[in-house]
Amino acid sequence: MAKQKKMVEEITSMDEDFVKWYTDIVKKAELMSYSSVKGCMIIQPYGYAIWENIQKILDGRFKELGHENVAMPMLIPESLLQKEKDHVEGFAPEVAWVTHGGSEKLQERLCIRPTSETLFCEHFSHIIHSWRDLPKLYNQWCSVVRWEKTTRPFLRSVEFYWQEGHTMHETAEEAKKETEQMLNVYANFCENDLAIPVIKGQKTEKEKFAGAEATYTIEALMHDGKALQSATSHYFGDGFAKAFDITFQNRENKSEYPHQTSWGISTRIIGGIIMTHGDDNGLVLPPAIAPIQVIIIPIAMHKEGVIDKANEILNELKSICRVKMDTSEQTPGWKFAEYEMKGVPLRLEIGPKDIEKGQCVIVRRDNREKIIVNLENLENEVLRLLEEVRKGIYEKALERRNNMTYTAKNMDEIKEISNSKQGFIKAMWCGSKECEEKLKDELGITSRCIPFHQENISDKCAICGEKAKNMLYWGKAY
RNA sequence: CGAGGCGUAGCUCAGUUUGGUAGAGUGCCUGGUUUGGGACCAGGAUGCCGCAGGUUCAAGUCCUGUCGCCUCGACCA
Repeated sequence: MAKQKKMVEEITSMDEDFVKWYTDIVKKAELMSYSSVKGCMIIQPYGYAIWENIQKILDGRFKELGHENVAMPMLIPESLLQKEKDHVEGFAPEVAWVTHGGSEKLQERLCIRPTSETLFCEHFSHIIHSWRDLPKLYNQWCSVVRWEKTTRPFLRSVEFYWQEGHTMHETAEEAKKETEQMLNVYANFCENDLAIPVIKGQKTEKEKFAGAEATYTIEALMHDGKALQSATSHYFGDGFAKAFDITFQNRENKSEYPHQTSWGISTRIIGGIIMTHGDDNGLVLPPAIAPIQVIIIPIAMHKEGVIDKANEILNELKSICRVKMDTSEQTPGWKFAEYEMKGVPLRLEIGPKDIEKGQCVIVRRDNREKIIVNLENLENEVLRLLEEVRKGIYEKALERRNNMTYTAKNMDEIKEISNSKQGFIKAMWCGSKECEEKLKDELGITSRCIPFHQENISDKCAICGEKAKNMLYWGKAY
C-alpha cells in the first residue's frame, strides 16, 4: 500500500525519531501526564481505561484458574527484605526507603515494595501448616516502586502498576505446571487480545529473576526493532520457603518445604501496545482493550434527523460493544483525526446521504478502509470488523517481526547484523555467561530468551565456537 | 551515576550573541457562518521569563548557586 499522507502534524514521524514519536503519542492521546516527582506518572482516564480493560480480562482468567486476590502492605521491614540473599542483592540497589514516621526516626527502616515476594512468604509461613492448606493461589493488583535512574512513560517509571501472582504448591511438578500455565495465560492474552505476537521461552541464568530457580518470559518485538519483555513467570523451587521457614506436614506426616511460583504483567504492556501497533497518525488499539471500540461521528448534525438516527445507532450498538458518539461542535475532519490519534478501532460516519440510503460508513483504524454498511446488518458487521481489525494488526505485527528476525551462525554474522539492522537475532549458544557478557560488552545486545521452540542452526556456539547447547534469541531490550 | 541539551502564556517555541515597555503560532472564552479528512470571520482573557542571590540607573538577557525536565550511555519490568 502506498504510504498514507500524514494527517496529524503534531506527531513526530516514527521513522524520523522513534523516541519522540512515542512520547508524542502518549501525550497527545492523553494516556498519561508527568507528575512533580521524577519518574512518576499520572495515568489519565484514557490510559487508565486501557489498564482497567487489561485488568478485567486477566483478572477473570486468573480467577477461572482458582486464584484469589489479596492486598499486601506497601512497606517491607528491612530485615524481611534481607532474608533471601539473591533477592535482596537484586533489588536493594533500587529500593526507596521510609526512614521516619512523622518526626520520629524509625528503629528499622521500611522499604517501599519493589515486588512482594518477601511479604507473601512471611504471610505464607503463618498460614501454611498442612498439605491440606495447599495450593495457595494468590494474586494482587497494586503498584510497586523501583528507583530507576532513567525513566520513560509506561516502559520504565519509578512507580508502576502491575499484578503479581504468588502461589505455593505441594510438589515441584505442580509448581512447575503453574509457572507454565501462567506463562501461557499471558502469551494467549498478548497474542489473542492484544494482537501482539510473542516468543515464549526461558531466561538464561544471567537474566533470570533475583532468587528464582527458573524464569520464563514472553518477548515481543517493537516497531523500532527493540525487544520488550512483556510478562514473566518464575519457578522458585523451595528456595524462598527455606529462607522464610515455610513448612507443611505432608501426606506422610513429614515436614516439607512447599514449592513456589510468582508471575506478573505490568502497565509496561501499554507501552508494548503503543510500540507494536501505533503508526504516524497515532495509537492503534486492539479492540479487546480499547476504551472506545466504535466512535460515531454524525455528519451535518444540524440537518433534520441526523442526530436522531445517530442516537438510534448508538443505542443499538451499546449492547454489543463499547461505543461513543461525538456531538461536539468540532468539524468532522477534526474528529476523524482525533479518534485516529486515540486509536479507536472503528469509526462510524452517519450523514444525510447515508440516512437516505439506509446505510452508514465504517472506517477501520488499522488500514483506513471505508466500508459501506447496510443499517439492517449493522451489529453483525461491527462485530465482524472488530475481529478483522484484531486479525489485521496481529498479522501486520507478525509479518514485521518475521522480517526483523535474523539468523547468525558466527560472531562475524552477529556483528554484521547487529551493526546494520534492528531486530531479533537467532543464534546458537554454548550456555556460558562469558559469551552473553561478550555480546553485551561488544554489541550492546542481550539474550532475550531460550525459546521453547528450538531450531538447530548449527552445532557450534556462534560466539565462542564451542559445542552449542541451545538456540537463543538476542536483541536490544527496553 | 557519566556526557550533552532545555526551563519564557495551557501547549510548542522565538527573544539571550549586543541589557532598555513581554512576543508568535496553537489552544482557551464570546458571537456568527460552517460541517463526508484537523473550517472561516469578528472580538476577548491569559505571564513572579524554573527558583535564590549578585552586578547595573535598568536583567528574560550578564555572573554565582540551586531545582527540575529531556536525550544518549551504564543499571533495570
